[in-house]
Amino acid sequence: MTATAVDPETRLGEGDHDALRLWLRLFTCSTMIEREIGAALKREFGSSLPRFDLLAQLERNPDGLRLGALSERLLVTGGNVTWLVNSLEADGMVSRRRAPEDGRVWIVALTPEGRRTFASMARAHERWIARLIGELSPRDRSQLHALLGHLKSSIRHEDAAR
Amino acid sequence: MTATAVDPETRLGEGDHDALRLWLRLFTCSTMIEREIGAALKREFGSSLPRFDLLAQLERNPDGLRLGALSERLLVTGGNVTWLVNSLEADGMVSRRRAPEDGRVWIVALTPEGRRTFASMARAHERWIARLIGELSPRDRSQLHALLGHLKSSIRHEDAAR
DNA sequence: CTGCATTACTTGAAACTTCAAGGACTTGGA
DNA sequence: TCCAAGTCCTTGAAGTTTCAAGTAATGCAG
Repeated sequence: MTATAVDPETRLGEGDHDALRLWLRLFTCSTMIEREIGAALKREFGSSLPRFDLLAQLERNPDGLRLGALSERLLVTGGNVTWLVNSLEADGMVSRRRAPEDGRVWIVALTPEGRRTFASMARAHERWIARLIGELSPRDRSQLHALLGHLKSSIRHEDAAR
Repeated sequence: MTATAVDPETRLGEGDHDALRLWLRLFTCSTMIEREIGAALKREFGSSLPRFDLLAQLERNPDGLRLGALSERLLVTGGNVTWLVNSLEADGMVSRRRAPEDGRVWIVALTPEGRRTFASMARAHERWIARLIGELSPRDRSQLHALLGHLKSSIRHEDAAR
């Protein structure tokens, strides 16, 4: 198990630029939470964060999604989505059907069991996160949320400008 | 390649708690940057973010670090560190030596070539990040940095209280 | 000292991910 | 109609990461 006695945000030195320090801190926070949630998801549900994310997408889209749409939203490659969906399908969490209008595409949707399982995971997930973020004041939370919104749109624009 | 036309932060629905939405946004931002930087690092240097992070640790610690310390700081398992170090050693970036005071531990340090390579990667890294974060005002940046500091300490405390 | 619990690292298998190439289907223009 | 190009997904190989079990060295209780 990875101990946490040392602050992992020691990836670069003092003299570095603000932008870099900001990114490092962001990365550290994200990784720390990912590891906690991932471990909890595995411990309590035998699942994982990528699987949870995929189910969450489908929960939001009751009519199902095509694999390509999942790939976009989850920020992973198409091959990975195929693999994840196969695995979730084998577990009875999701089902595939052909799109009537286009013979190339598959539509994936939650099964009733998938919906039940996801609901239970989502409740637990929410508890875990609330605990991890617990010390942040509501004001800090909403500020952070807003600022990350700015950051996201900055990244998005830069992305498109490539 | 993963397209970006759709906002990936569509992982859960409207009714969810603030904490969850905050986490999702954080995760999305972090993943987007990770993918950009990882792709650039691979394209320009044939390297990767985990390798870069490991080198960065060593740059900050000229006397070298034990594998366990790297595992703590990088937030990855010991097995992974062994693997990364083997790979970087094969590339001539780092070198191992036994700790004189304890026959179980290895000390890893940058080679001169590793130091040179890292310096070049760090400069590029900084440019890329500056570009991605470019639209954020200095004020937003420093606020974000501070708030992420709060978040980090919240996670850390909760972690210890486990 | 001796033995046992602990610590540091490694290893092999399995989980997960990307990448590049390939197959099926659709679309649009000749 | 037919073909060429493009889109959607799958596949196989290679890369990366975790996990659990294993090896070697340490240190402490007896």
